[in-house]
Amino acid sequence: MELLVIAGPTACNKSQLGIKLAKQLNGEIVSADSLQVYKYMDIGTAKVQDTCGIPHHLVDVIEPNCPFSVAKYQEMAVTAIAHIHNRGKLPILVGGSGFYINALLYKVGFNHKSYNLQYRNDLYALAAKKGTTHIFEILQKVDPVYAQANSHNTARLIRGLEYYQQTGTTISAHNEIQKKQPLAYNAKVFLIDLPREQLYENINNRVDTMIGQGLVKEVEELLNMGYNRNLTPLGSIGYKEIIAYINGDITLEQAISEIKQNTRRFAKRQLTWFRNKTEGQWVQNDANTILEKINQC
RNA sequence: GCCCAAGUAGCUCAGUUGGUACGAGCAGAGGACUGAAAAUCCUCGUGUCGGCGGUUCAAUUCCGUCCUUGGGCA
Repeated sequence: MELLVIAGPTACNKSQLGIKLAKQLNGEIVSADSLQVYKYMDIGTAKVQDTCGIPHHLVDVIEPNCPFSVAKYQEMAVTAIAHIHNRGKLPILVGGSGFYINALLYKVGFNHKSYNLQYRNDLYALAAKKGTTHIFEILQKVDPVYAQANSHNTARLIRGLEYYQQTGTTISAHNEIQKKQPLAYNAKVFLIDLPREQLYENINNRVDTMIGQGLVKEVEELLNMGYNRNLTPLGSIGYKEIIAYINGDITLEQAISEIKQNTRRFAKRQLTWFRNKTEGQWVQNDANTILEKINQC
């Protein structure tokens, strides 16, 4: 086994499990979390406070205003894993960002030519002016498959156009190929499952804890540093609602209940992803069960 | 105790001038996703129309009664 993967929805206590396993297996943690990569965003992203001496990689690696992407994550994670191997230790990938996990596990190919932030932003401006339908019609002419599948999804339509403009080929064709990639590592993948009711209770409690730990203050500090709501990370769950509260748009109570609800919905989307896109064994959050299953194979 | 109003989908409520609800919003569920993913987008609503009687060919809709809830008078 070259890689152990612990994936699951938010608030299923993956982080603690990862640390336990790392201690048992002489491992180091590689985070698979699209927001814990950002500095200064600690409470709202539920970073582990006490790492118990276990190295954690890909946490706190970039500034909140730095553009990030799956492709960058993939590169950094591949490197981190190689370094851990060199140290003779086991990399343990822990996180809930399904897209990131799959990009790494299946070594999804990202065509670097296909990326053009400037062009993308131009298209967003165009969409704002002429509407999503307009973008749809343009893409329909070059990549009808992708256009149809995402007819109301502005972000995807734009990405489809960006891809075509940059490479001269369609993103739908590219995706077909990338979907069929084999596992890139000799990995054991465990997906954490827990009853929906329990999951939702964990989420609700965790949000209350975050507030108690000073989430509002954390957001205020980010704003004071000059970061704003338009940055991707500050538009994420927990941050956007608190910003709305700070701006006086909603009460703190409303913000809290919206964070809870948005997090519950997010967890549901994560489960959908893992269920349908990530191959692995579903297990309860229990280190011993996982250790047994590892030894069985 | 009396008077008034309300009891319809998990919640808040539409609606049927009597012919077995085009129900809506919210909540919730399922799905998509391949360089912004904690983002972005798609799909999904039959429920003893409070209980029991009566009138009627037919009642959730009319009448009676009972129960529950809210408000008012004593």
